Amino acid sequence: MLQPHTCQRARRSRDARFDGQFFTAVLTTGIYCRSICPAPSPKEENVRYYPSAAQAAQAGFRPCLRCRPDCAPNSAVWNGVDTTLSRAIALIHRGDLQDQNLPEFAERLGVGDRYLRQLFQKHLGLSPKTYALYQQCLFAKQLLHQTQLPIHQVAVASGFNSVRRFNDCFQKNLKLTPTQVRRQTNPASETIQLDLSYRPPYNWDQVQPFLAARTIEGLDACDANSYRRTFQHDGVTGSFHAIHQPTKNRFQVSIELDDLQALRPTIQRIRRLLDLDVDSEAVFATLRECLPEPFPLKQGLRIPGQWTMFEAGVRAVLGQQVTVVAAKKLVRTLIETLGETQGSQRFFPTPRAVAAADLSFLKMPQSRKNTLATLAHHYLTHPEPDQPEAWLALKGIGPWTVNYAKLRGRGDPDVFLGGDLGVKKVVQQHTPDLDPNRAAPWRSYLTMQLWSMY
DNA sequence: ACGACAGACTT
DNA sequence: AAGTACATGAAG
Repeated sequence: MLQPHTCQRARRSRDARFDGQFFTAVLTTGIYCRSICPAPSPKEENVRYYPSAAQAAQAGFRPCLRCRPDCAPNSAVWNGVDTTLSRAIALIHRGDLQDQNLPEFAERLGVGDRYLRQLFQKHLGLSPKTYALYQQCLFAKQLLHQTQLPIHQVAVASGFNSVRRFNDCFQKNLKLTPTQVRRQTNPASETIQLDLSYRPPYNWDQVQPFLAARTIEGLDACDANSYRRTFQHDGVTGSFHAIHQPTKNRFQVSIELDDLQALRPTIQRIRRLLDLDVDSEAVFATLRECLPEPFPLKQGLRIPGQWTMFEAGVRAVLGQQVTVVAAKKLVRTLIETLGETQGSQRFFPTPRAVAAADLSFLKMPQSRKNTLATLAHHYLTHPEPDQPEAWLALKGIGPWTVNYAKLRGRGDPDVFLGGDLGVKKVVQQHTPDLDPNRAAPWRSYLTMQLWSMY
């Protein structure tokens, strides 16, 4: 946690660089704000500082309606914190603690439930469950603001099983009832519309061509200022369309989904696919140390992702030893042959479909077809198939494939693809004595910087 | 490792 | 007058 006098100066100057790093609670109003809040700064003796919005809420304050501290980017606080804790937080943001109890949840992280509790208490000052509920309320608040969904549906989509509990919890966390938060000004529409904001800068000019070069007709599409794609995963089918609004530092996203319960994890995946949660400025500063001045570092670089780990793995295998264009052709054939179709929409094939298929239609070496089949089979037989480290045991899958999948499928921030041909060439040409370890824990962004020069 | 208790959850 | 939507107390 920052020192109080640092917080004081940061909030007086409304310095955007501190946004999200701490929250200012005002005793006289019972409201907590971001450091950038446009409201007149309160007297120092009336404020308390908290490292996270959740803690300010827990102490009885409600989020400010002007600066919306509940919307501040949520990644800054946990940088450098223990990996178990950050993994737990990421899972909670995905909504995994909603339908699992704590012991089960802790087991997935490989620790006991008591220890997990202790970790949360020490770093966040709240229990995992309390934290999860707070996140559910924030999510509900966004839905109330930006959609027309009736309260009951909002409750379900936010992971509550009874409206009674929802109302109660919402009131406790935000000091307002759901209807008080609802704005009546929204136009009615069948699709869910949400704004997903990010911490600037966001280099759309890097992300856009990267995505556009890999689009498959029917599955996804990318134009000058938007990206759309279909998805099918965990029995949920849907699609989204994200329009970039650079002046507002956000994407306007419309989502179609056949099961509202999946809304939270879906949004989480969209955020990851567009890499909305990283603190680009912090990354840039670290990379600058590793690649000093004459090197043309780009601001706001992101890691464009894929929908699932399976898709990332499949694309990595199909991309072995071939160009982006050739890989795209293979992916297209795979989708056209094995993917489900709904009207003009196409879906990425499931592990089951790939495992069951005769892959002779793919124009690539037999050994690679076998690898693809093995990967799909791994998905059908293994309880936690999304752990790419375990893929190394599969024939034909080496470090490059695993790292590529980690980078694009999981959005892992610290993967250096040193073995990649493109990366190698750029390093050789521009910065032969590069030490990638100096870019930790942002080596994935180093990889993207190098790729963007290729 | 374990019991007590708070609070999460349902009706 | 009946029905819908939301909020909330009580109890286990």
